[in-house]
Amino acid sequence: MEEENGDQELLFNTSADQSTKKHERVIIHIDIDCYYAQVEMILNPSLCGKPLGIKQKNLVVTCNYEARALGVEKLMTIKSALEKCPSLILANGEDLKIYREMSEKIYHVLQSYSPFVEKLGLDENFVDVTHKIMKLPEVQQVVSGHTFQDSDDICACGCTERLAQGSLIAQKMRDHLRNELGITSCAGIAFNKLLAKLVGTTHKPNQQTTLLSTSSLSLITSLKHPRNIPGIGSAINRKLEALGIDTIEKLQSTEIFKLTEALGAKTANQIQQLSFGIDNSRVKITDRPKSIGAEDGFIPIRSEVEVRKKLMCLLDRVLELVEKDGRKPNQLKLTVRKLHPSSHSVRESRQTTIEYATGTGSSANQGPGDEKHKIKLMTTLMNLFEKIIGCDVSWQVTLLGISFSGYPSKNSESPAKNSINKYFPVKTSSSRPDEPLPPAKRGRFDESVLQELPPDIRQEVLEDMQNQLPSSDPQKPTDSNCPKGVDPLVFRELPVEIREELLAEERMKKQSNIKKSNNLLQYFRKAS
DNA sequence: CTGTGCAAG
DNA sequence: AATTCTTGCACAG
Repeated sequence: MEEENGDQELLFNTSADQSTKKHERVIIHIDIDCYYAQVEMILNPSLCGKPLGIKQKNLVVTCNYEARALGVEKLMTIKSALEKCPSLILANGEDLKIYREMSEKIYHVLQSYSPFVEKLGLDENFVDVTHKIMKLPEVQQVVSGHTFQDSDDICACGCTERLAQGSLIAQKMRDHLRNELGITSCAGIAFNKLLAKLVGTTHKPNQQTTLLSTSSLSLITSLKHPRNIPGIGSAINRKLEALGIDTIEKLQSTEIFKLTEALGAKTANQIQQLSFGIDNSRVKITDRPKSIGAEDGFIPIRSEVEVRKKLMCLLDRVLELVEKDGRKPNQLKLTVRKLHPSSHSVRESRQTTIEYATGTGSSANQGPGDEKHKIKLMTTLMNLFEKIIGCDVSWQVTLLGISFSGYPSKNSESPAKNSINKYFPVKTSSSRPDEPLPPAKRGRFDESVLQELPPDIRQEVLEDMQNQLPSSDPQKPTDSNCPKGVDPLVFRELPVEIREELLAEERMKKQSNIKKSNNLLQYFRKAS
């Protein structure tokens, strides 16, 4: 990395590169190939090699690669999918059970490589493997799989070697998933979550790609449109379009106050950071679900008897999930989608506190059908329904959803104060404090895994799990990196995203005077 | 704490 | 853009 164009090199260092901070982490993003279709094919191998679509209602929500080759696309209607591909085989994917089960197995495998695993949907996981990286003495740094836009540059911070090692770990993970579960997947390896996810999609299916830090801006701008950045959805995109922002470069160079005006400070700063490939968010260990629910959409219904029938059916499905989970929720929420007289629909929900009485409640009864309990819940649900419908006499409902939440939080009272059990929600079975009943499926977390960790990492995991609520900034800037000319006391009080923006600006100022100094820093300057 | 909106797959 | 069936988080009242 010598010669030509030092200026450009410096420019690159200003943004995603974070030259001062370095790229200390190694993040792997694992994405299972055409997930629902793969699960169906594993469970029914006779489907292999044939075009397969997974349907929900009148949509093909996903399909295997054979079907894609014949023109089938995600979220196509059944009708047009069959027109395109008359030989398409369809499997009903409205019940997510089998997909959930495989997802848990995948999580379990990944967890054996690192405690820092974060689920994103049923088929994606982020794994932080920074702590597994060894200081190998001058060993050759061979990247397993693809490297995004091969370049010979080697970053001075040492991330090239670390990422190469990360790619070896990713390869092992994918081999493991393939051998144990028959699952093929893609992996992206990079120094933050955003880039890991993005780079993994550059070679599909069943391949992996590593991003070296020198190529991060190139990767992000290759997306072309801001909507393709994870974190920018339809709503934000609409507002960006209203500002005439329709490329990554425009998003990068838009004055921050314009974004703030349209989106609020937090979102504005975050998405501008993302547009440079900057993402300091941590891999957040996936805890047990905070809510468990089910919903069903249908052609408009108009009578309470029909609503009651639908809700009964939904309730049975949800209770099965809740009981498998083992915890007792104390909140129940009903969601209704109403068809408005203008032909577009609106969702509304009502929530209430409940007494959840079934489950492990000591009676030998146990079946997923405690009738009295269910009737009580049904009554509650119909009351919530009435609240939503109100006095509207000509309502039409096209969706009903039930969701249970309000599970005991982590720091609630716990029996063993010195045990790691402390960190796992304990079933508050008031009748029997301790009992070898169903040993209660622990978080997702094997204690055994935890105990095999080196002490410092174990400590980190425990802290990480406690940090969940008290928003501990991922990389809280300290007074020591307070920008020049800014009162450290003021700086310390600023919201994290403002601080980060200030720091980003400072980096820019330091290393480039091509772009005129941004506006934010000067507002926090001490009068001089 | 409740309800809505936005994001993700 | 929203369609499916979820889940989690941020925000306002």
